[in-house]
Amino acid sequence: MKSEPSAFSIDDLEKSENMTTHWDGIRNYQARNFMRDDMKIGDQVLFYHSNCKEVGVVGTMEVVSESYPDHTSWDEKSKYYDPKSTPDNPRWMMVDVKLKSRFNHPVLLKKIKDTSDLSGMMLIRKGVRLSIQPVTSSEFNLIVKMGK
DNA sequence: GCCAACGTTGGC
DNA sequence: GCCAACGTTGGC
Repeated sequence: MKSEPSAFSIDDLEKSENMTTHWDGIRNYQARNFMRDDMKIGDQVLFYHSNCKEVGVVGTMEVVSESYPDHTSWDEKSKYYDPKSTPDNPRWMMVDVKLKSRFNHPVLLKKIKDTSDLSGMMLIRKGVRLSIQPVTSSEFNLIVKMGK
């Protein structure tokens, strides 16, 4: 799961109540579908910092809820407001995630690109800018190892 | 249903 | 801040 640290960083997550947050603001159908259809309680997640000085994976999280409607979508004051989404007919979904670990050092995008065992990751496929992407368990485990 | 125009993402 | 590569919108 990607986030711009200027908007929400792993520091922010650590400071959140119970080190848990609801992952709101996803406004891309494919990303939403991954949360809605594929993410299950207990799933392990990589936390990725995008669009910043040190781009890369900075820690891990765990999914702690099923998906449910993203209420910011019908909050007119939210920057994620979408007039086409209503409580009766929600268009956007989110899950809750809890911080599990912080890496000693970020696994930088550059390093990921240089690691042949990670060459299949969607993250580095040309043109892919999905903020939520599936990761295989071997990719997950290797990145965790690289972050230690 | 096409596609131009526009808005967004995200690495650099 | 630039800009390529996307996704979405909306007129027709």
